[in-house]
Amino acid sequence: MGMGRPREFDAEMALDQAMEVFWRHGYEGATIAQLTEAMGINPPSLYACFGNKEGLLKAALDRYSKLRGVWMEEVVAAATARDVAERMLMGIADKQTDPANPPGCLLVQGGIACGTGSENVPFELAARRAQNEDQLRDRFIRAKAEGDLKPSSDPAALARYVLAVSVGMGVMASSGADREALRQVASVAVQAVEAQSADRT
Amino acid sequence: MGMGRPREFDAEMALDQAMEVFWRHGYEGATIAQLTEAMGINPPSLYACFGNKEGLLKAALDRYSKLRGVWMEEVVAAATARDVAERMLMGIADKQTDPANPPGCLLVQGGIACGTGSENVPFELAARRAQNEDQLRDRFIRAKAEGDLKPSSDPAALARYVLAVSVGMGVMASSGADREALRQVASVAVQAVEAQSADRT
DNA sequence: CCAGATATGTAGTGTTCACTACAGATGTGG
DNA sequence: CCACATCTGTAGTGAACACTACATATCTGG
Repeated sequence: MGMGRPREFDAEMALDQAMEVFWRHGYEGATIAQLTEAMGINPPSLYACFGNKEGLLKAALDRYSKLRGVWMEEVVAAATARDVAERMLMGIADKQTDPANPPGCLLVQGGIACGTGSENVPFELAARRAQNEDQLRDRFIRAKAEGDLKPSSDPAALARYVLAVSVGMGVMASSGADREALRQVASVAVQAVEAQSADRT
Repeated sequence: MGMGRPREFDAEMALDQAMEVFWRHGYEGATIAQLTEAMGINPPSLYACFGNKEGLLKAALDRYSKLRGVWMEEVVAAATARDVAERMLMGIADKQTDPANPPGCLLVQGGIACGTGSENVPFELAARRAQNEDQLRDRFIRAKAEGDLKPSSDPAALARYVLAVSVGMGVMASSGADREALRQVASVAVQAVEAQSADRT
C-alpha cells in the first residue's frame, strides 16, 4: 500500500503565517482566504492538515505557547520574585512592541469575545494564559518558602496580578502604546511585587 | 408638513439591550439578528435610528462611557492618589463581576482585534479607554502638586498603569475570574501606587 | 379630512463566509 | 507498470451575514 503524495508545504512555516493573521485580526476577523493566502496554500490543504479553522487556531496556539513556555522558563529563573516580575514585564513590553510581530499578544488578540459557534475560543486562550499564571505562581510559592517574599504575601494573588498587568499591557500595545509607555507601566507594576518582598538587610 | 409617525420603542432602553449583546459577543460576534431581537425591534427600525451596525456600537459606547464617566468622577474624588487607585480598582473588581451585566468591560469585550472593514472599532474602544486614563492622569498630577505623590513619581505612568490593571482584570473577569480573585489583584496593584506616595508622617 | 412625513413589518437583496466535491498529480509497495 | 493512497488546484456549495425595497400604518399641519 502506497504512502500517498507528500505534502508540498512546511506545516510549521505555514503555522507561523497563520499565527500572524490570527494575531492581527483575531479568530473571527481572520478569514480562510486571508489565512490560505498568507500560508501560501489552498483551502483543501489547510483542511486536510488542520481539520478546520478552529483546529488551525489551536495548532497556532500550541506553537505560540511552546515558544512562550521556553521564554517563561528564563523568566522564572531570575533570582528573586521581584526580578522575576521585572524580567517578565519588561520582556512583555519589548515583545509586545516588537515590529517583527503584530502588536500585543496572540493570547489576547486571538479573541476575548466571540460569536455563536466560537464560544470556546476565548476559553482556549484563557487556558493558555493560565499556564503562564501557574508557572509564576509556582515560582512565587518557592520565593515565599525561601523567605524572598514576606510570610504575609499571597503567591497566587501575586501571579494573577503580574498576569493581569501583562494582559493589560497587551491590549495597550495593540491600540498603539509604544515601548517606552509599556516599560513605564512595567516599572510601576514591579513596585507592587517589591512591596511584598522581604526587607533586604 | 407633518412630523411623521412617532417611534414606538425607547431608544435608550434599546441601546441598553444592544450594549449587552456587544458586551457579551463583541462587535464582530454580535449579529444584527441578535441585536434586533434583544432590542425588540426589526432591522429597518435599527437602521433608521442608528444608521448601521457601527453606528449602533458607537451609540452604545457613548451611553456606556457616559455612565462610566459619572462613576469616574466619584473615583477621582477620593482624598489621595492611593485611595483613588483603590476605589477605582476595587470598584472595577465589583463591576466586572456584577451578575447584572456580562462579565468584563465593554471597552475591552467590544473588540480588541477586528477583521477587514471593522478596523476602526478597536480604535474607537481605545479612545474611550483613553478618556479614563486622562481623568486619572489629571488627578495624579494634582496629587503630585499637593505633595501626595512623591516628586519623583510620574503621574502619566501611574495613570497608564492603573488603566492597564483595569483592562487586565476585565479580560480575566470575562474568562471566569470571580470577584474575590479580582479583588486580590486590585489589592496588590494598589501597593504600587502606595510606593509612589509620599510618606505619611 | 386630506397631504406630507416618518416608522414599522415582511420579505427579500447581493455578498461573503467556512467548507468541500472532484479530477488530476505525485508518491509507495508489489 | 500497476493498484493504492494521499496531496493539490479549480470551482463550487449552502448558510449566514449586513443591509434594504416596499407596502402599510400612524402621526402633524392645514
